[in-house]
Order: sequence, then C-alpha cells, then structure tokens
Amino acid sequence: MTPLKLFKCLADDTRLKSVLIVSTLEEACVCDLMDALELDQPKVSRHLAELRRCDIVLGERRGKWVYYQLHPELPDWAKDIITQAARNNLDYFSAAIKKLKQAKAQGASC
Amino acid sequence: MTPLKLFKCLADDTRLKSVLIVSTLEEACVCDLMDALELDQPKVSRHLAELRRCDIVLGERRGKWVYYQLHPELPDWAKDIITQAARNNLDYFSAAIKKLKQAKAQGASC
DNA sequence: TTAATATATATGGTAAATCATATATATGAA
DNA sequence: TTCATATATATGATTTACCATATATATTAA
Repeated sequence: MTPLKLFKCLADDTRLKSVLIVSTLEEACVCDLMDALELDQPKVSRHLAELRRCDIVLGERRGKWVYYQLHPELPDWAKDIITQAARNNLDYFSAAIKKLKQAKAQGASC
Repeated sequence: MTPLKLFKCLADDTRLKSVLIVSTLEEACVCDLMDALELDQPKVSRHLAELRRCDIVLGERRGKWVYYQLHPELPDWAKDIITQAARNNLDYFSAAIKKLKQAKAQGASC
C-alpha cells in the first residue's frame, strides 16, 4: 500500500463512506451499504470492487451475502488513518448509518 | 475541512509529495518544490493553488519568494493523517527531499 | 436428487464528467 | 526591467455513472 493509492481510493464519496461504515460497524454487506447510502446495487458493487482491488477491504461470501471488512493485512498506518478520519468526522456518515439501522429495523432485504 | 475534501486533495502525486515535503521540512517555497519534484513552475504552482483553496497549506510572501507551510488552522485530525502518512512512507518522498538538498548545496535558484 | 426460479453480487460497454498537463499570459516585488 | 509566482485556456487522460447482462448461491417443486 502506498499513501497515494490509499488517498486516491478514499477520494470518492461512495467509497469513503463505505470504508468508514465498514470500519465503524466491523463489517457490512452490499445491501447494507445500498440502504445506508441510498444507491443502486451496481454502483455500490463497483466501488467495493475498487476498494478490493486496492486491498483496503476484504469480501467474504457467507451463503447468500458477501460481507466486507477492512482488509486484515492493511498496514497499521493506513488503518490508523481510516480510524482517525472516522472518529473525527461522524457527521459525515452518521446519517448513512442511521438509514442502515432503520432499514434493518423495518426488516430490510438482508 | 471534510475527510472527502482532504483525501481528494491528497489524491495526486504532485500534491501529496508537496504536502509531505512541506510537513517534513516545516516550510518550502515553489522553487524548492520545483527542484524536489523536477517539475516546471506552473505545474507546481497550480497544485499549490489547489492545496491553498482547500486550506491545507498557507502561502506567505517574504520578499521575492512565497513560503508554504501546513495551514495553521488545519484540524488536528487532518494534521495527524498527514503526519502519519509522512512518518510511515519516507520511501515515497525521500528521493524528492534529497534532490531538494542537492539543489540547495549547488546554489539553486532560491 | 434435479430443474426451475429468485435473490445477491459482479462486470462490460459507453456516454458524461472530472482532473491533469502544456502553453501562453498576467501579476507583483525588487 | 527582471525574477518569482499565479492564472487562463485548450487538450488529453482518467474516472464515474448508467444500463444491461452475467455469475453464484439459495429455495422450491417435482
């Protein structure tokens, strides 16, 4: 991982929010992020694919769903940067997390 | 400052190296960065302008030259992210710093 | 068990938007 | 005027969005 690669990959609203949500909740699947970000499936999936390509997240299929987590082999400095960004900018993605939880409470698709 | 704005602004090789150099050396002027990055003046200047617009750096004219430093009002979390990136990725920009110092030793333009 | 269907996720193709570069020109201090 | 720096415009490159489609797993019926 290089810092340029990390910053490029995080320099998009959808990808950044996805990473911050995954980092905060430990894991999330595509449909969680669809609910959280109110985006269609291909769009979420595409951005997750890029995050996977950069080894920022790791997707693991468990039955029907693919669960994403921060990549376990992400260097500590990169993890710290993501954590630092999340901790200090809750405003940026708390609405998304709220939508995710509302969807779950109302028996969302997943 | 939002995390998206920060990451977008750092998602470019010239801007990221400029910021890491300025952060490491405390300050640098345009011609320092020209030597360090081996780029022409308009290119360096243009990227510094964007970093200024994002309030990531502050330029201060002292006589003929404009000296850039990290913006004093940059939030701590953002400063920490930059410091963290610099400390753990010296390989990424140490060659640039070496070129800067060589240029200075050989009586560079500034 | 197999076949058919539904659901979750991923990807290919293309148009639109965004971003970087090159060149020329402008500004501002000495 | 000269030197250092900034900006404007045009062009090329990269990225994103959108639509349609493909794949992989789960479920249900026979």
